[in-house]
Amino acid sequence: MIPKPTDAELEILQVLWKSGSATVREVNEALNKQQGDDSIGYTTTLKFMQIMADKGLLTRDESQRSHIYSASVRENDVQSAFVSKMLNSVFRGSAMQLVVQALGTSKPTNAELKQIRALLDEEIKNNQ
Amino acid sequence: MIPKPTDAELEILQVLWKSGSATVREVNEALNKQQGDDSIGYTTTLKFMQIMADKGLLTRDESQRSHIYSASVRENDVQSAFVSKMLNSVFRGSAMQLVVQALGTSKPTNAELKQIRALLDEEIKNNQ
DNA sequence: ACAATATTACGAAACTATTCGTAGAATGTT
DNA sequence: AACATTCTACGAATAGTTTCGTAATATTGT
Repeated sequence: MIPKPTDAELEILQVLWKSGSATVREVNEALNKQQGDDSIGYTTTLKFMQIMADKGLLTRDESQRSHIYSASVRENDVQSAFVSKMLNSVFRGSAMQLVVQALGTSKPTNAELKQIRALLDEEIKNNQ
Repeated sequence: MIPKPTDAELEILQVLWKSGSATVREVNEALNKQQGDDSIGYTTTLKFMQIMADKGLLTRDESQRSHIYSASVRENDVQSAFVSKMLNSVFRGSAMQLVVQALGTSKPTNAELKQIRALLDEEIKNNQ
């Protein structure tokens, strides 16, 4: 069972999903680059990554002094877990309502909308 | 600004969105009806609803001894807030990815899929 | 009127999430 | 070798979430 990542953990996972693997320092710098307002201390990032390794969210290679971390959960699985939780807790299980909100909240371009429609058409075809 | 409800608060909001308004006892019984395994104490529910009233998530009518509560935030607004947060924290801003996951996680019926497609078509038309 | 019951208010315990300081070990510099 | 820097490990402070016990007050039943 995948432990549900917290907000801070998600930010670290984002970095590692993008880069594949990284040291604590690299992750810390990536986090501070995007959010320049209040910077995150090095040991804060370290602590999180240690906790996440304990939880099984990350694995690490300790053969070098600077441990090298990588995500041990797939982005897709985490996304799926969050979606199903939110479906129950916020949308009463209605995927349609979730889709409506997703389309309303972020204004997708026509190209994206058509991409989604193509996906729907395929889904409908497969269902028949 | 809407304070983001916690998990426990969301469950209470669900009940009130459905019923319109209710007493603490009614909400507590509704919560315990759906989740029969480990029941929630009456004072637990009471405490939450008091906190939520303080935060501005609920309003209450105190003219009777049993106070009558109702939601002071709209379901739609809360859904929208959760979607935009999740878009950033889990989907890197890609609404399309969120839609894909939503369709993959819950298996919608063909009727629902067609409903979504109709919605898309309208959206596309309006965008042009 | 008295006892039983229901309701609110208050406070606090237990747990989780977030943040960082300090110590000690390993590595690099002069 | 001595010093400075970098890294991990550990512990702890703070804040937020969840849960309930107890006390005080109001209502109901006998």
